[in-house]
Amino acid sequence: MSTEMPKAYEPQSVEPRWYDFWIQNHAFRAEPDPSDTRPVYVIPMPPPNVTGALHMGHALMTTIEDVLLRHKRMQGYNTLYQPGIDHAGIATQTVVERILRSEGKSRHDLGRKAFLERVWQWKAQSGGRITEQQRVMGASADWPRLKFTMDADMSVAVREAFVRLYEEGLIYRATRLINWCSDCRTALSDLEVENEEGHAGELFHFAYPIAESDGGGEIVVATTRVETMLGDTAVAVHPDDPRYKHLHGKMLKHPIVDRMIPIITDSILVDMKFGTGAVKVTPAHDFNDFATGKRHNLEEISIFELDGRVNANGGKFQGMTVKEARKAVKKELEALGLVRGCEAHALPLPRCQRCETVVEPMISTQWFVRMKPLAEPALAAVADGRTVIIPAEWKKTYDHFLENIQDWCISRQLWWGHQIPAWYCNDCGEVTVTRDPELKACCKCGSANVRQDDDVLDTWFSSALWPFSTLGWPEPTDTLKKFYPASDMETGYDILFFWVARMMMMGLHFMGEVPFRRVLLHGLVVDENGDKMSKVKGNVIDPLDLIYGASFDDVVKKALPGAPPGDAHKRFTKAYPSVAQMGSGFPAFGADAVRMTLCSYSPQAKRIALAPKRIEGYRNFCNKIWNAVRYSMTYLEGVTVTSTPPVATDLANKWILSRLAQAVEASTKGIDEFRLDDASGALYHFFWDELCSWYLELTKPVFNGTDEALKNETRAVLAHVMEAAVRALHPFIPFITEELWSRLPKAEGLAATVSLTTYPTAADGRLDVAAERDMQIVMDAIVAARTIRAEHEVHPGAEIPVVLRSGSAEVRALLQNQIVGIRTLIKTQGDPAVEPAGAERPLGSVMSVAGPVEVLVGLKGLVEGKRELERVAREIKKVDKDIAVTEKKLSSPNFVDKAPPEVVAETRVNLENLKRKRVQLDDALKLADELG
RNA sequence: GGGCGCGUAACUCAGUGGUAGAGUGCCAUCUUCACACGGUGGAAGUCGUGGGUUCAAAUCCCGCCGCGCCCA
Repeated sequence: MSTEMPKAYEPQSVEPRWYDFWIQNHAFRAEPDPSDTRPVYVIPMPPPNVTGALHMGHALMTTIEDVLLRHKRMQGYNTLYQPGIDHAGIATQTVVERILRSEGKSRHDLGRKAFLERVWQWKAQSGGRITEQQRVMGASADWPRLKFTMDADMSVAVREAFVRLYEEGLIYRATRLINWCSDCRTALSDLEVENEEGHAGELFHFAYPIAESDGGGEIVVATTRVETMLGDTAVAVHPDDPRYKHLHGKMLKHPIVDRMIPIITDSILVDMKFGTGAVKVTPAHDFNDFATGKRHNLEEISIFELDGRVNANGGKFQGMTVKEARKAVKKELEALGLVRGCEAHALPLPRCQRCETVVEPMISTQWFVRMKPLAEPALAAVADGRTVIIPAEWKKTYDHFLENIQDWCISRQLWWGHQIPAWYCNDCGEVTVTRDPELKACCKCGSANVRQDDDVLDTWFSSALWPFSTLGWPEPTDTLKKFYPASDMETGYDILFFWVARMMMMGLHFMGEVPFRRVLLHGLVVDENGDKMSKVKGNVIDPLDLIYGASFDDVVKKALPGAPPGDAHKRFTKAYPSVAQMGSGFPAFGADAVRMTLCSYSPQAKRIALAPKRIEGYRNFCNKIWNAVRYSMTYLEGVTVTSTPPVATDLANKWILSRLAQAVEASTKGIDEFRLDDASGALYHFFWDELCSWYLELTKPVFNGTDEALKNETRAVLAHVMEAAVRALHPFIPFITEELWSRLPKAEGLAATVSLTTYPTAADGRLDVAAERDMQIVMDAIVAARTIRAEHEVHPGAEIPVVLRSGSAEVRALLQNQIVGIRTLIKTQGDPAVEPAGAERPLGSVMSVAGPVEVLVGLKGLVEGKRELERVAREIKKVDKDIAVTEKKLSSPNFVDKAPPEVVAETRVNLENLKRKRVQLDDALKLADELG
């Protein structure tokens, strides 16, 4: 490895080098050996979809989880980051079917067996590429443990879970109204249906003729779905509605199909104020109507085929799509003279989460999981704190979901997935549910003439078992014993129901213990305007483009495929106003910069509005670290570093060690509390604003000076602090820190990689309150002098005469002691004189007040007095305002009597300081006058 | 209809009772021997709005306006 460090940090020449190094050093390996006594820390990775490519959501998840893992690993935990891939039933089947279609074939042409072979073949070629991309992000997963939810051992777990739940009566088969996607041709669970709010529909009014035998006449109903009237089996009115009291129990003649239907009264279904107050009831195609039908023993007449077209029950409308049927039925009613009006009406439209097809409620025989008995323990586990949800506000949502949970429809009419382990006997009709992947004989009559249920299980069924199926369950393996339950489950809040709640239920049921101690939920990555990233909006950013760099031409080509480049550009810059300042493309920011950026957002924000400009800021931070080490290295030749901080006598050295202690404590606290923004922010601030801006600047006069003892002490402290800071940053930015750590001097006998060394603690620094206070005085004095320089536009190279005054002998001693640093950082003409307060001020200087120090800067001849008068006047205005506010507060008896004494005392001290400053500012005003 | 949340500097966001913070952007200035992916300094906010509680409210409570999400 070259020891030369380029002037600017180049992530592309550093990052690719380290991943293999970590793998070679087995840095990410979890140890299942029972004799290993280390505490355990486990995060099961939410398995990405096998069809997917890395998007910002994955980048966020991978980053957060990896920071948590690396931190705990460095703290000495036996860590397991369990990686995986999800088989994504519908999505994957759709992808492969699309390929077949391009070959002019359908899955039915191939048959089930050949089709599944084809899916596996596709998976081997192009599935799961995302794990490679997660490595680019730095994910420290134990890759040899990678699980795919369709792996053979996962199937064993799925069958075991299914059979047990069936035997316990928690899985059953029933004919129910379910959500049907006619495009995917499968049943869906409630969660897979997304309601489009406020869809512009219409409320259509038409009349049902009353049977002649019941007196004739008509009753007008209002509906948003006219076509379903073909399946109507009643009309309902509210029992208390005076308009319809005389019609209770009367029969209606269905105007299109040959059927008599009753008028029923139902106070649950009917809202008197809505529409006409009379509601058509279609039990086979509406959930509310279905329930009504059950209450009144109504016939359920299904009018649709599984492909969404009208069936034979629809008479002459048979074969029409929903849309066609709606039009035709309206026309027919028109012809019959039964139309009674139509008004615009916004309604929610249920759509398939996958393909956005409008979902149709259909009567169908499916497998269900009885959820209530499973939900109760899951509720209790969070209620009593066995599992903690962070941020805590999600607990309510979790509770609400589980308290109102419906049975879970788990069968899917797909080929790709875990086939339901239920067999039907063709001879006696018995259902056999078995762990045996190949049932030989019916459990009742022994016939070999059996066939397996065609359907597969909801993908989320296998995902629900993830925290233990990946560890060997149902076998009681060492791995399972060691790594269950997991420590943290970290994922997006959008799958709290889909996944987290179901894992809680299954984990408690099968393992008798919660699947994880904490649930950490992060927000959704959205564009700068807060809009969800989508191909339709053209605002998708590929994390790899941020890492490797990409021209905007290429970026927008991906964001809005197939669109004219101009349009795509326009949309993209609208979504990300900050890219207007970024030239012609993203530079290679590197994975570290992307990670650090993602960590800088508060996890409790529901939306993480990604601003590319912000990534640039963290790329710059990486460059800053790089150069800070580059600078330090020139002074660190031959320095011996030990695990304990060196003894420091010099103020700056004591100060930086104290700041280090605080920074690493803040970092650890932030990570532990899932506040990575606080943690990363504390280190960012420490490294840039304290270590670089002050400490490194203060080392310059030392290293250029002649005090060898001080040089040695400073070298030792610099080496120590740099090394510790790099370690502290490693979980956030693993690549650059590994590179720099490999170059820095460090203690003997450490692991080869920083990822296996210890995370710094407060003991790596040394808390020193006095040093912090003293340093603050020095820094304030320096800033005051610099402000004067800058305000008067004194050339940065010019040396100016400065006098420092203080009424405190202690402060004077401090200033005298730090005079070299002060001289260098202010750039004074010789050493500033340190004098007691009250002496006569030299003619032609200006004064600034910095706490206990008066800073006098000789500017005669360099500036105009007018300018200084303005500056001082501004300060006076500010101080006067503060004094007024403070005095008013203190003059209020309410405040003095009722506020806590320490607050009152503090306010009094504050006022005294302000008044003293005011007097000094008057002096400053006089001095400014002398400048002429 | 029910629930959750948001509205703080030009932008993106922190900040749960004691006279407002960060990053980016902006202004001025400087290529000073780690870094112009930089240094130094500066300007910038009636904390959506109207009430209430409190000695004290961005912060707690209520109403209103605007926005988002989830559930039905």
